[in-house]
Amino acid sequence: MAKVAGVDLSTVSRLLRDDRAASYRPETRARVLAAAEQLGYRVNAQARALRLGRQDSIAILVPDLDNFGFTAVLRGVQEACEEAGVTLLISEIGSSAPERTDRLAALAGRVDGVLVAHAQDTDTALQAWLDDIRLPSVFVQRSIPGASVSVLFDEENNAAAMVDHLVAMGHRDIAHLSGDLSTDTAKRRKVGFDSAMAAHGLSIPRGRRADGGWNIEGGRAAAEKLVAGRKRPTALAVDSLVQAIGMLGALHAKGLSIPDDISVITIDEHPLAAHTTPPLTTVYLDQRELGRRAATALLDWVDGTPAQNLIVESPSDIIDRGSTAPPVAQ
Amino acid sequence: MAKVAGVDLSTVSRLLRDDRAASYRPETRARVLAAAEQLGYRVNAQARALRLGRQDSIAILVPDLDNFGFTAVLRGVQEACEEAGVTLLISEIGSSAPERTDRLAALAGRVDGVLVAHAQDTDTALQAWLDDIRLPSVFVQRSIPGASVSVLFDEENNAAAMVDHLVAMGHRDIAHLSGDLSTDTAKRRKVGFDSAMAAHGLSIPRGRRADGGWNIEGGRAAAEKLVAGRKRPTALAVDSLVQAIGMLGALHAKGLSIPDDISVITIDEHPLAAHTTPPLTTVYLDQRELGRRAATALLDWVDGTPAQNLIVESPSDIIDRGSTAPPVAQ
DNA sequence: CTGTTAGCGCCTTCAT
DNA sequence: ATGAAGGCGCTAACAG
Repeated sequence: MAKVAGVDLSTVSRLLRDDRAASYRPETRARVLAAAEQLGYRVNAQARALRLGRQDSIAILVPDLDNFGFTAVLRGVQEACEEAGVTLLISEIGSSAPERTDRLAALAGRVDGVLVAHAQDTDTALQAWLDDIRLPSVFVQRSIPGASVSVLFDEENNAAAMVDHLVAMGHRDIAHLSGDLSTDTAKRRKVGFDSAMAAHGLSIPRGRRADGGWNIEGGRAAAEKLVAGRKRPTALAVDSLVQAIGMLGALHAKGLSIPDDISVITIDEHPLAAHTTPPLTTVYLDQRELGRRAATALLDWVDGTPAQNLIVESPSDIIDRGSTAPPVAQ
Repeated sequence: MAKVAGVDLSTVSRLLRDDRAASYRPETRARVLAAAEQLGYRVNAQARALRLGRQDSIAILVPDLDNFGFTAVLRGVQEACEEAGVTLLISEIGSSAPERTDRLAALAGRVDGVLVAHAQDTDTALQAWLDDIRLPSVFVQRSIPGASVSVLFDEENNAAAMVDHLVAMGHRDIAHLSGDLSTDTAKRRKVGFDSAMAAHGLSIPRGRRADGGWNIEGGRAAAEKLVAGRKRPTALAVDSLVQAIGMLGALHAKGLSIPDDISVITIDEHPLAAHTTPPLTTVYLDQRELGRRAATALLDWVDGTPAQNLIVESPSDIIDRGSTAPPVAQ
């Protein structure tokens, strides 16, 4: 490359990087540019990273790609990275421990920091690994004990918004189909649900809560449990859209019509919510903004500014698509 | 590291890489291992890549992460990479041209090859870029003119399977809700649909096909169009699950009941198909295997064996979940 | 069995 | 305005 242009390689390096402190003879510039064009030259990212000690890239660990509850966060992260000129690598976190460790190790050398979008409290291996690599890491919409930094929603608020909406419609017997209670997100929503119920003077009898594990099948099984008794709740608050899909399957299979027989509300995580049968009334969540903020926090950290824990304000507005209605006597 | 262990760095390198051709004094091995443990040492992937001229990593370009029609392929790719000890980087391909070019350029330096899981025929920029970087690239379940290598299903077969099933049930007036007809996948399915209809002696009157663009909204709009006329088709064959979601929304909004008023069948792309209302009868697709094969082909190519175009056999079995029934007179 | 050496491609002083 | 030289961390000959 340098040879073709007939200049020193350091000149090429400076020129191509558009080094502001330097200036060049028009002829030199032209020669270098022409040579680069002709050779289809592009800098070697590895060599650059080695020299600079910086990758200009971050990774985000996601639970599994089947799970579409997370895509809006990814969009926000992607945008923030784009704007910062940083490459985003998305990686499934993997379920088995050894598989996970290997994958993480391979990733660690390729990025300047990592966003974690999934973790159970019990996931000590992940925590250990993060401690070990000493790479900046930020947890997104989920956290674990001892987590470095996390960027979260006010999940208590979000759960409370479901309760408030249902109570305003006249419901008093409300069941909670929660997310995986070994995750802090679900725990915080549980607290929010309970407090909101209490604030309305309502109790939560036994059998009115089931853990739906953040996935379709879990949502289905939990819903079946919740409506199995003689006296059904008049409404269901579901922690995530993915689980709500399973819930819908269960209710339809049981011949229940929504919202006539039972009202349902969930948290908004995907455009899909507008296209289920029936479309779902949801609590709006600005996941995209959450993703942006988390990515920005991580990127700042990489640049030297330590990140802070952050709660992203989200309006908790209700998007009413008609899956809730006042209760009818059974 | 080498200093702490009191040995030469080349010894460390060999030993840690578990070089089979070499053997070591027990004491040396112990010292190196201890030092590595103590220091939390891990090899610098960049330096390694620079030295070896190999990244041990490939990328897959996906359309957008909202789209869950593709996750099973990813799973297969991920598995194959895992087995080969290669890191998989997933990246959204990006919609705007400049954004896309930048992202691709950044990616190019970090991988040994790239899998492409989305492309429209009109996407000449992508093609140009692929030609430009001279990196092994394999198209997955989709191809474009001039594509290097592609790993595909027999899509004509898949579309024909939908027709055959519907005709076997007694349908003769079948509409085709196709995928984005600027993609070769949709084109091939269209051919398969038409041939199968012809083979059954059936024609496809005007108004019995609509392009649903591979997304929910497109599926919805296309379905509305297809059932708008005075005389509805008795069955709908839908090219993808994502579109089928939109289709369900449209049919329900129109008050049509499935399969009583109209039968629907689609191609199986996600566990979601079992949980829609009603659950969808589908043509089984082994996307996971497709992903494995594509990844394997790419990895072989990276290792020097040029890849070949490949059609992955898929049984085209029908998974009957009850969304089709014999037609009733309107 | 282990040390020495060269060089992967790049960026950054330091000269000129 | 541009060239010269060192070194980022690693691996692969080649010595010994």
